[in-house]
This record gives sequence, C-alpha cells and structure tokens, in this order.
Amino acid sequence: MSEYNTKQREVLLRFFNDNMHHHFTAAEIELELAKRGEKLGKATLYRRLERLVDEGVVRRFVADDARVSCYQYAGGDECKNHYHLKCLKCGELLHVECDYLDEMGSHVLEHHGFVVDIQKITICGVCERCAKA
Amino acid sequence: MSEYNTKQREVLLRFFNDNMHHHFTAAEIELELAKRGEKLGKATLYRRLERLVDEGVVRRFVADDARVSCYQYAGGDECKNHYHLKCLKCGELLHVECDYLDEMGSHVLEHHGFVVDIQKITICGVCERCAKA
DNA sequence: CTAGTTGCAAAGAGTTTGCATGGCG
DNA sequence: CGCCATGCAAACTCTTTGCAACTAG
Repeated sequence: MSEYNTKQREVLLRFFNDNMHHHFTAAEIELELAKRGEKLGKATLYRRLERLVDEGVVRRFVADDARVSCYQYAGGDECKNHYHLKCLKCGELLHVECDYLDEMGSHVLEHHGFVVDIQKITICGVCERCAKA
Repeated sequence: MSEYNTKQREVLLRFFNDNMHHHFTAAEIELELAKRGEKLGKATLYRRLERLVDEGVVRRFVADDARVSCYQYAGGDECKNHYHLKCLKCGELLHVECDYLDEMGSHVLEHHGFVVDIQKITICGVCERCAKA
C-alpha cells in the first residue's frame, strides 16, 4: 500500500515544481520530459497524474472548448487549508482562505447528503485583472 | 450558405427548449430523443450541437472531473445554475440546483474580486449511497 | 523475496470525418 | 434541380487497462 520512490515519480514531481505557474496537457508533459531526455511511458504518465490529482498535489482542468485535460501544480501540504480560483483567461491559479467557503461543506452535506472533499474544489472563472481588460 | 429547416433541427431545438433547466451529454440527448421516438444519428447530433454552440444558442462545458462535454440551452434568464457533485467512489456525476451555492458566486466576486464561472465547479466527495456502504 | 511500478500494446470512450443518399426550397 | 443535411461506418484522439518484466524496500 505504501508508495515506492521511483525515478519516474521524481521526474514528474520535479517537472511540476519547475513549472508551477503553467498548466500542461498530458501530451505536453510527455513532450517536455522527452526533450529533457526523461521519457516516460504514456500509461505511467496518466497513472501518476491521476494519483497526483487524488493526492491534491496537482489539479486538473478542462477548457470548455477543448477536449483534453490540463494539469497544474497546486502545492503540496501548504495548500490544504485554502481554496483555489483558476482564471480561465490567463491561467493563473489563485489561493485564497475563506470562512464562507468553509461553510459550504456542511451545507452540501446537510442539504444534499454529500460528503465534500473540500481540498479538491477548483473554482473556475476570470480573475480581477482579466475581467477589467 | 443558408440553413435548411429540417426535422432534426426542429427536434433538437425543441429538446433544449423543453429542458432549459438542465444540461446533458451528447449521449444523454441521443437517448432522450430516442425515448421520444425522435432518433437522430450521432454525426448529425454532434454537427448540430457544434453549430448551436457557435450560434450561442447552447453552451458547452466540461466538468474538471469528467471527460465528456455537457450541453445546455443558454438563452433566457430563467436558466438556473447547476453544480456538479462528483463522487470519487462510484464516479457518478450528480447535478444539483442550489440557492446557497448561487450566493457563493456573489461572495467570491465581492470579497475576492473574482468572476466565478459557476457551472464549471466540480465539488468532489462521496455520495450518499457510497457513504453508507 | 514481495509488493508496488513500469511500459508496451490493445482496448475503450467520445467525437469527427468521408461519402453516398435523401430532403428542403 | 441544386445545395445543404443526414446517417452509417470508419477514422481519430485521448485515456484506460491487461499483462509480463522490472525495481524499490
């Protein structure tokens, strides 16, 4: 059940750390890693990505006019207690703390019988800067 | 260049008008129409959907935790907002309407200067059924 | 040694395209 | 009748899965 510390895992984590301000499709990640001479198989890539998303280390987005998922570093443990606002225009990922949003979890549980995993929520929209432009 | 008024076109438009309060995947639309005895081919469905999206009659979006596009009638103020509750256990994507969550949009705008694209939010967690098991 | 991990290739799912037939105007 | 639309099936793209070889602990 424990996780092995493989070379491929290291490579992917390093990639996201080096590029935390951008998001990438699976194909782009594969390509970028290949450029660095750090190839890794598609299957492994998708499996690791899914895991990173589950762990909350990476976030997945899908643009409305696209058909592919994009992945972006979302911080590790330091991102456990706040929410993420993703700007669909400039791609920026904002981190905010908010009591109001904290209450949302209890509301959804109470009124919809659904146990929310609050860390995974990504609120998409347009940031202040882009909205003004 | 002009558009013909075909039976299939009528059928799709009527479908969206009759269901403006909800969104559907292409597969769901196909199925619903088949139930009504108004079948239409996949190719035609996708071609018409794309056109409706281009015309602004229908809106397409993809939940971050899904891989399929959803389509919804985009005209009229009477359209309510929808939220996605994604169960991480069984994979089900629940669609709910909720005033409380509507307020969240205004809160985030007011306190964080961020224009929320409310339909894109995917709330991850565990559904009632899976929570009991 | 054991259990988790990798990578290839094949399978799947959703969507798009080619082309002959059919329908609107 | 001309042009656009339809529908079937094949092609495509992105992603997942099966399985045997491999590797960290």
